Amino acid sequence: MVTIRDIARRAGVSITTVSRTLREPAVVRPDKRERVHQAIAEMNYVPNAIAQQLRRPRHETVIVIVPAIDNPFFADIVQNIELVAHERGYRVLIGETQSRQDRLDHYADMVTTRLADGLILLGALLPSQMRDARTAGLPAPLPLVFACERSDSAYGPHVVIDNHGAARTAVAHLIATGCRRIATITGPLDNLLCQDRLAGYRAELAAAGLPQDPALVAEGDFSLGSGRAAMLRLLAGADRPDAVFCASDQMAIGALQAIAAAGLAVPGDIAVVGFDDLPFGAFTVPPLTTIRQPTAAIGATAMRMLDALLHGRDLPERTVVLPHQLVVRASSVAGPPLAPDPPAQPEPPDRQETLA
Amino acid sequence: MVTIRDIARRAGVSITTVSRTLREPAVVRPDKRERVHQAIAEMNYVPNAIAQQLRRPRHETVIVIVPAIDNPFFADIVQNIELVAHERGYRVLIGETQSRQDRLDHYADMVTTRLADGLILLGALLPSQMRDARTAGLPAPLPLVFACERSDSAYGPHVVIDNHGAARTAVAHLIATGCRRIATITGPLDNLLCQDRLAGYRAELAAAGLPQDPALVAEGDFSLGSGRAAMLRLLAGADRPDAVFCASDQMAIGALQAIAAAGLAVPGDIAVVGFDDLPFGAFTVPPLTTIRQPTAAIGATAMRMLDALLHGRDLPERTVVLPHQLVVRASSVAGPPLAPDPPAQPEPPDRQETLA
DNA sequence: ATGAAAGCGCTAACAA
DNA sequence: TTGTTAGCGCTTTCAT
Repeated sequence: MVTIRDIARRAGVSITTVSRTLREPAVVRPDKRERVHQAIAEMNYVPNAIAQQLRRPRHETVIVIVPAIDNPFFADIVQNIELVAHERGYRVLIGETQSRQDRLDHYADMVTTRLADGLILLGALLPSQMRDARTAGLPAPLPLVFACERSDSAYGPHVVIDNHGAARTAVAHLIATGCRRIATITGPLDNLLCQDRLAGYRAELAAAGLPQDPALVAEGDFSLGSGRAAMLRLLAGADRPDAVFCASDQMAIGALQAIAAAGLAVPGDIAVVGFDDLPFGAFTVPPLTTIRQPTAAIGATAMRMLDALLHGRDLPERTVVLPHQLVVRASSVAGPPLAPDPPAQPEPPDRQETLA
Repeated sequence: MVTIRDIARRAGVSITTVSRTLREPAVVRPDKRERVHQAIAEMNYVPNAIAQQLRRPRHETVIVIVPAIDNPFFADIVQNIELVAHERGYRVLIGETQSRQDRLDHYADMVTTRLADGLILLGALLPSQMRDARTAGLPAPLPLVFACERSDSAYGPHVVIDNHGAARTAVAHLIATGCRRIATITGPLDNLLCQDRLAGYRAELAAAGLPQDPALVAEGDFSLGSGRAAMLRLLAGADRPDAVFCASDQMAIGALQAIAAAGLAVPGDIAVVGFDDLPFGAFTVPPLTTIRQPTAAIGATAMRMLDALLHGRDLPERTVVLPHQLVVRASSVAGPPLAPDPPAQPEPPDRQETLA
């Protein structure tokens, strides 16, 4: 391995000059600088980043944790995290956990052991060390921010949407189109966010004076297959629903297929509303009405928050709530959807400033 | 920051003993070991991985490069890379490039600068340093393996499928079901893999004695939207196709929607075959006939190859070709698809042994 | 079984 | 502007 010392020898300068040539070239006399560059080229020298890091306080590296890389909902968030991260000189690495504690802990350890600076969690699973520290009453042992999953906010800043409100919006829309027997396919109910959506569904039914029927609630796990299975269960009931609100687009797509397989029409027999606004949702037959999550803003805001955290600018356990949006397509209203999808909402400008 | 020295002082031992307690506990006398552990716990000591790495030859870390994290095709490959990687003690980090050279180079630099050990490329883009080295006639400057995208095999080992043959399989299936005017929606044609699939399509038409019509070839970019747009173009032609072979499931899903929007039936008016076997493909209406790529085997094999490479076991520029599989669903044959999807094919056992 | 000491490759005072 | 030197936190001989 060729080291800085080899270059120094070859160029006939000190190792300091080599180091400076790489770091503050302006300070080095052009002829020496030239010789150093030449030696580097000739010997094919690449500085050892590990050794560099040993002397640096930070790495400008963040890790984004996704529970499952095959869930397309996270993709756009990640891409927007990257946008802001690169803008600010961070490198971003993605880690997939499959919702397993050991995997998450492994990535979290990279931060504690100084291989990376901070974490953005797209998922509610908490690093063990974080949990341990909090139960011991200690301060947060690592900088992290939660994006789009709720958890105890004592653990770190959150950026979320109003899941309760969004569910109400979706159900209100179904009621407005004339549906009266509205079912819901929930996500895993040990998940706070799913509980919120279910509660919103119930609240809106209650507000509209519609009866609650436990037979109209089916639990899924966010996946395509679980959506289909849940819909099949709902269809098997004695009194068929005339609409279904799904807590994810993936489950809604599964439901769409189950309904088609039963020979029923969407939205004629059953209207369907999803949640997330996945790209695929615009391409189902019929296209899917859904709640659009502000993925771009979620990602950008989360990264800004982490940046602030890493610079010691304290975000006092702050929770940012971003606006959602109902996107109406043909799965909930009859007739061809003539208007194109609404544009994504611009980010609230005040956030931009606060966290710039 | 608490260092190994602090622990040594607190425990009344040398730093060597602390280090050994962590690395080879068996060699340390139990009482001292105990004192060290206690000091560690009391002072909340976490070894600095950067400093550790400085003295270690390897990191047991690999980076998987995906062109776009929102392309679900890569998800299963990545998950299987992780499976084998963890089994063998590697940590895996994912980097997204958006097909941009600078981003790829950034991740590749992590290997040259010794922050990671090797790269698995899910995409054909080549690290600049690799290209430079090869044009200069130098050996590969970093350990990498290509998974599922073809490129000049001089750059490193490949694991691929027979794209030409797979396209022929797909088209042969359409011909067998009675289609005669078969269109194709290709991926970006600067991509070798897409050229292979197009060539396979042409070869099979030729073999069947069917005429080639340039009006039946439309180029897309793998995305949902490009599939819809391409299908619209094909439908606008004077003589409508009775089938379309799409070079990705995403484009096939787009095509499905365009066909439905035109008021045509699948497969009655137009049969559709995709490529990849995305989970979503089983959930379209009708479910999508497709070519299943052996994603599990691709991921596992790629990781095994990289592992071999990192252990200096030379894979002499080797190319592994894995088998694909036609999955017939209702988008290409009338009548309900009664049989469930075929199980994924087991990996060819010889590979397992060769690379174990 | 233990510890002293010599680095790993680099950066950053400090001196010149 | 340049070079000398003292570490960064850790692992690993080599004595003891």
